[in-house]
Amino acid sequence: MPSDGSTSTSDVRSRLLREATRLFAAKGFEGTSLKDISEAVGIRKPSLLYHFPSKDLLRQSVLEQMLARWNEVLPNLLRAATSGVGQFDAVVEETVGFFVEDPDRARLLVREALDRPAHISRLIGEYVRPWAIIVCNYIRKGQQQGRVHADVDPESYVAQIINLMISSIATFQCVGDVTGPGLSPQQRLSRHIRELCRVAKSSLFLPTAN
Amino acid sequence: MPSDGSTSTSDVRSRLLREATRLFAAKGFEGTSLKDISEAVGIRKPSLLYHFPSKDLLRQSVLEQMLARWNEVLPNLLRAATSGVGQFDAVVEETVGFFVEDPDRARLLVREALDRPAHISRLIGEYVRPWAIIVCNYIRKGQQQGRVHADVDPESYVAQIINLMISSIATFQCVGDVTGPGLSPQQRLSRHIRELCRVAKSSLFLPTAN
DNA sequence: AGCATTGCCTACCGGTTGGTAGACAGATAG
DNA sequence: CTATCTGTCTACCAACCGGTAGGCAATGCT
Repeated sequence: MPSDGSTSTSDVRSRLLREATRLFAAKGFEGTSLKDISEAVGIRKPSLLYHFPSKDLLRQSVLEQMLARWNEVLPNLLRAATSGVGQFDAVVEETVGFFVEDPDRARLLVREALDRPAHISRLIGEYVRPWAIIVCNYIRKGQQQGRVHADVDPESYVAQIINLMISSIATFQCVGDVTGPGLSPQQRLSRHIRELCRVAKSSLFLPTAN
Repeated sequence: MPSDGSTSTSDVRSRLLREATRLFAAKGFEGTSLKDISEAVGIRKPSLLYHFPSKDLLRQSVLEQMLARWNEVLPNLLRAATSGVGQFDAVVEETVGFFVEDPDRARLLVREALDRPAHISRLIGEYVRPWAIIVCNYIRKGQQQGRVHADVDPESYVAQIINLMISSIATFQCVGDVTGPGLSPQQRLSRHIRELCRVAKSSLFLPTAN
């Protein structure tokens, strides 16, 4: 242990989680070896297995860490959703912000949805159902009040928009190329997000309420 | 070789491609072994390597086969896009149909976008740029004619919609669970697609032109 | 001081991976 | 009939995988 005190037990653990997140997101669970992760942190493989007794427990920990963070921001999202008219933008923007803040979260979720769809179904029931129900109710109320298009299918709409928010961030680095080069990545991302929010909003509200 | 003539060289090759497509889509490239694929076809691993000299060549062949099929239907899509007003629905529906017809196509593309973003960028430039440019021009013309919302960012819009069409089919089996159970998978898929098309259309056109 | 715990290490394990070598059966051509 | 080619097989390889055993230095508690 160096005398500068720069390393502690929990530090190594959190660095392992961070590198595992990064590598699982970039190369996938099967495409990442414990050697890759441990070497990215600067320790040997058995030391990693001291902190996380199996590769699968490491995967679970990576997901749990991300979902714990989601649970931290969820109250803000739900508050935004119920704080009155015109706050729909805030919900979408804050939700997108959660994934823009760390796109690996989006990549991890998309990979998990492909690799273990049953697991993601369970997580959706646990973590996004509350979000979805509130937004659905908001939409139905809006339909009654004539602010929201009558032909919106609330459940499907919510599923589409969540899917769009996550996957467009997950694959942003390449879908940005659809219409050719030009612009800095930052500019493209900002336009991308603005259009995402516009699509979400404009496909929901009637222009008169906009 | 059995005397019933049920197997020929090209038959084995195409069955290998089919099983490889299915397994790569379901478990990913790294998560699928040559043993898995060869056994799914009923031959041994070295026989697979006789047809496809390396695992990576097999991956390339799988992608090429899918993109060749895309190139077959692309002319229809482009024709629909340019055949006049009101045909926007047809473009979206036919493009979605390409992925609904075989959802493994969508899963393969999403996986490739995550695993090898640079490769997908290149493919986008080659295979979807023509599609995107035509749709962008259609949008800009619509904006000049006042049929399309003025604040649509055509490039970003197209990127979002393509992304939505592909990823919502790729992960349909779990995003369908966003709002809870009920309905048969078939019914859910049909509602899902209808809402997808509605979002695409309603976020683009002004209601007066709808 | 004595002793247990923590956290890392080297060395090793059985199993699996992508890939090769080479034999062999059946069809085909001269 | 002989020679070649095609497509499959068994047997094998080195490399790597996730995981274990056990040693060892530092820390901390009594």
